[in-house]
Amino acid sequence: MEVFVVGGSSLSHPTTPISVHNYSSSSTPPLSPSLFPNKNNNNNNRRRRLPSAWTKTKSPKLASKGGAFLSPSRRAAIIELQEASDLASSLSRLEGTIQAQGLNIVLRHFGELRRWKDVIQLFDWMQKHGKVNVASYSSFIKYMGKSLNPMKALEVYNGIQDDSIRRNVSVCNSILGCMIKNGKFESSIKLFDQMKKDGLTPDVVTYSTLLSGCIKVKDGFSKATRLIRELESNGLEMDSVIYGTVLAICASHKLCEEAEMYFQKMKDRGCSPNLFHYSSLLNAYSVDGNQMKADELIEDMKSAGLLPNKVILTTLLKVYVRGGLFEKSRKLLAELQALGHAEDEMPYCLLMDGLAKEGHISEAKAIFDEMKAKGVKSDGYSYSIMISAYCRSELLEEAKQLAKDYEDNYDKYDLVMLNTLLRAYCNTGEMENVMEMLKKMDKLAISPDWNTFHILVKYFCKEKYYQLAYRTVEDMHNKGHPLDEELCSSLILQLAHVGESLKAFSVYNMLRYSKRNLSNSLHERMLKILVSAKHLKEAYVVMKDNAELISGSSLAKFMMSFMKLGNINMINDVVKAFHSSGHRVGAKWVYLPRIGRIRDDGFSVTKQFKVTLMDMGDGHSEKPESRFKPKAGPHNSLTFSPPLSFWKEVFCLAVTRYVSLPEKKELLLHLLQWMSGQGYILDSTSRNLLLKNSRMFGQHLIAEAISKQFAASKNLRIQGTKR
DNA sequence: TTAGGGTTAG
Repeated sequence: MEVFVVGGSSLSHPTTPISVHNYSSSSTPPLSPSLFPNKNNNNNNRRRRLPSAWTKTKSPKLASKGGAFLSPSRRAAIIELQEASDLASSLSRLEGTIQAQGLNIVLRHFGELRRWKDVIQLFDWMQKHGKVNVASYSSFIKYMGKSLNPMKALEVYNGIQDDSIRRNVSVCNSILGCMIKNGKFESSIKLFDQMKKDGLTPDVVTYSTLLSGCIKVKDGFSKATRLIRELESNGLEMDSVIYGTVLAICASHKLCEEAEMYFQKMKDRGCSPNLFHYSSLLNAYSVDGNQMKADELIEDMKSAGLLPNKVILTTLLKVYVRGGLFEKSRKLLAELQALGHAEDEMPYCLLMDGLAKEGHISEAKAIFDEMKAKGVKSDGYSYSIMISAYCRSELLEEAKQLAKDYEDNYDKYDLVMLNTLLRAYCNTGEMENVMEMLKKMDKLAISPDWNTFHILVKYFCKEKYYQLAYRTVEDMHNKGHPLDEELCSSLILQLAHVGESLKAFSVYNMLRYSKRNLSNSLHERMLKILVSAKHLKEAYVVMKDNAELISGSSLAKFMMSFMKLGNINMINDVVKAFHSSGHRVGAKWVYLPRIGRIRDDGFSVTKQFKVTLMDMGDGHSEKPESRFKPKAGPHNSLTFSPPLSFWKEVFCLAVTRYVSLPEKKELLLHLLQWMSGQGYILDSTSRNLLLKNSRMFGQHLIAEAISKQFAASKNLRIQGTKR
């Protein structure tokens, strides 16, 4: 199919190297510059006491700053390097003039200007010429973290030979921060443990760095608690920065009470909260839309002399929206507009999303239109919210129209936007547009994520492109995304329905691999599919691993089919596996026995009584199936093995197969021997069949095997009656 | 003399 080529190539786009790109690709569009430009107004204990000249200018021309302590020739060298059009030749010309200290100034200059190539080139040169010190390492590693190049940072860190540099606290903090910025929290914790073993003495900055990684990780709060405990046991104290981070951790993990607790603790310790601390706590209140507490907090903030700024008011809007207070929200939005704080789409997005999620979709659209009419520029968020809202409400045409509108007017795509558009086009069955989105993803080197795959598989299933759906699931699995059970179960059924049972089995296996707790019924469904498609070898695998989760009747059908049609070389294995699975679990073989009927059985039944030999005597009046009963519930404790008549039939079929293939004599004798060992004996029909054909197998051997069976059964019977 | 932070949207 034509489609396949495009979709296939798109999705099998080579994965980008570990971690580095994966994080960058999921990043949101660039945000507006800091809303708190005058950071130094925070009266909290700033770590660095920089000369006032350093803090005033944020000019990249650092030569003027560090240059105060440098000789004129070195100052000139720094300026020349900063402005060099050919860095390499300037470096070789100035080699004798400039040392590590001056070069570090140039390195930081390039770093602040995000001239990553120059940073790397300069640092390489510095290393080659032995002009590096601790400061060079920590700055360089920091910038590699900022440029999303943690691999380079690690390469340099691992290459440090001098132990005193390797365990220098700045260098360590730098590499830990670099890894955390790039989403490698777990690895950074491991590295931190190793560093401590190697002699690092962590300081407040180390803990603050590690704590910042807890904001976005699962279970971040308990990880943070551990770090704080360690910090305190090392005699260190939490500072304003650390409180800010911890409050953000509480908010991102929806832990409102914990946030309040830390906020109070901070005040009690004489540390006055700044706007960041207030906004984190406010954000925690937005979790359950606690408007009362939010309003109180704003008052508290005002009386502490802090004016609510744009972010605080926007966060307050979030509290109102989450609390379902839409009228109050509208008023606050008007206030934001009046203050000039509604020039980007964020407050509109908050309100729209809240309205849409409460089902007020046309009111959400009205906000969207108002925003557009006001000429507020969009980074795609508002479109994404509206398109998703339409999709959720099954207003598919509207979703598609808005998607097209976005595409016609914007040329900005990230993964979320692409997924949103993809979903809109998939829902309306716009194949051309779907393919267009996939091409775009390819072109922009944006790797598909779980959502992308999920949208596509669902779409392909709906359109009955089962092969494509299958290939996409395979791709998804190979890229390490967990599979969705519901979607895969339906694909399994559909594949089976179009005669692709082996592909269905493959999906089943991928699903089993990626998901621990599958619903019990899936195994049975898979077994049924494979049995009816006569893929008995595969069915055997399903049976062997999941016998306890499959109903007796399905197992029985499988066994009968295998005995009749399965690979003759595997018959004994299947019988044994079935026997031992009954032994092992038997949980689904619920049988309400009439004890008088059953004498000995070979399986453990309950703790109260145990029977040891089954009587294969003829004359069972019940049909095999009638004695398989579904599990009645946890209190119906008589879990049981298959009834005797079932085994009778199994052995009869097995013997019939062997009789038809005398060259499998060894296997037949092996089965008979095994049966004796387990206390199973043949019924009269099978016995007669065997005796009739015993010539082919060697009369002597058959007679011997049958008499052994009798002997075994007698012994066991005697034991049974003694008990 | 180099290392840390926290607030709002899909």
